[in-house]
Amino acid sequence: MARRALRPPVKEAIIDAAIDTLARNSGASLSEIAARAGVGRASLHRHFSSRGDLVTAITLQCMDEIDAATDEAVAGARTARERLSRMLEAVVPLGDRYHFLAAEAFDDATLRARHEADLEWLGGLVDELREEGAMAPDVPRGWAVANIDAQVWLAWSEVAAGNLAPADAAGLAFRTLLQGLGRR
Amino acid sequence: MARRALRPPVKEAIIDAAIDTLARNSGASLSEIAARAGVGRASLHRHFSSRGDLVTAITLQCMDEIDAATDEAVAGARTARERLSRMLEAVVPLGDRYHFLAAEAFDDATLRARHEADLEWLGGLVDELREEGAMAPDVPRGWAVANIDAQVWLAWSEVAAGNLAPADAAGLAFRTLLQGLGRR
DNA sequence: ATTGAATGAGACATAAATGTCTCATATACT
DNA sequence: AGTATATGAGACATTTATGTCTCATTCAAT
Repeated sequence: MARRALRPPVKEAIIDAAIDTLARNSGASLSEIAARAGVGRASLHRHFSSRGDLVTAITLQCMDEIDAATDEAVAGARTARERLSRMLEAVVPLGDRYHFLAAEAFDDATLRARHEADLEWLGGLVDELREEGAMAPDVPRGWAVANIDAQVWLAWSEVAAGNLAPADAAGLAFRTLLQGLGRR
Repeated sequence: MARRALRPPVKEAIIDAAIDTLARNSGASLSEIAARAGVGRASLHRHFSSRGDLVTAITLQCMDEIDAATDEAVAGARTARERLSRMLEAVVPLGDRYHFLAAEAFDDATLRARHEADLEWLGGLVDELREEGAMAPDVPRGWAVANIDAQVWLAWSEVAAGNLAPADAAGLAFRTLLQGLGRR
């Protein structure tokens, strides 16, 4: 039988608060984060020995959530083109929570490796898009990967800035990726 | 007759050092910047009363240089398409010096206004591209502007990461902007 | 040579964030 | 009820960056 968590799950509350706070100000202090979590600063240090520990933890958490959302969205897709579309639809809306990742340096080796793995997944998608004829073979693979990544962040940024309707963002990114801004 | 500057132009040296240093680490201390400029920390404060002053100054300087490079590159172009291409060729290589701008928040009102003006210039370019038929009219203007901006930074980043030959970067960005990554 | 301005080195005070520690209290488990 | 654990509040020392100040020195102009 599962043990009921009567005590609030402090560690997760801190992680959530850290994600929220750092998304708005990547230089926010631990006091701010603890306050937003409704937790004493000392308790924060009980769960994360240092600021670096906390940042590493929330980065991993974000990567997990993004990967999970991607996996679920992509599950039933039959073409790579459809996988790209669904991935964008799933990930772009997560931007408000994870946009702070764009500013992180990945000083931790584990994080760097994980990020590499995520980029490699995108690389595989690019390979499939090429095989399907949906992507030009003369465009460098790394360039395509970097562009997909960039469109995700850009689409969310424009939504956050109020320049773009949330419902349009992912579709626009998809169209821009495959066809650019030119006339069809 | 112009007065010869026998004394080294300290202020400019500080600005250059600040640009170089902050490009690599946006949180670098004033000590680091002063040291790189070959100048005492006290002298730095003689020219820039606070860190914010310095950041504002170098941001303006960068904007000036980028605008100057753009104006010169675009001068003889006859079509908007050609202006876009030349702008990219001129600005992308400047990334190693000005990439830190991407992380700045433009807390200063003057800087915000200036940035707005630069985006408006891009907006005008987008309008012209539409009139020429080089850009689809159903793509939101703001989205097009944001994409041009993003491609500049992305192209330079890929060059800096060693994933892209400097000579290819601007052309690839141009092609991606107008045609995307798809087959033609 | 003299004068005045700018500089370098460094002391100094201040502020803020961080990490550690203690102690009283609240909560969950037995 | 009794016990062990986790927490909140806050004190504390440490570190780091910042901004100000002084003073001797260097350099340019006269």
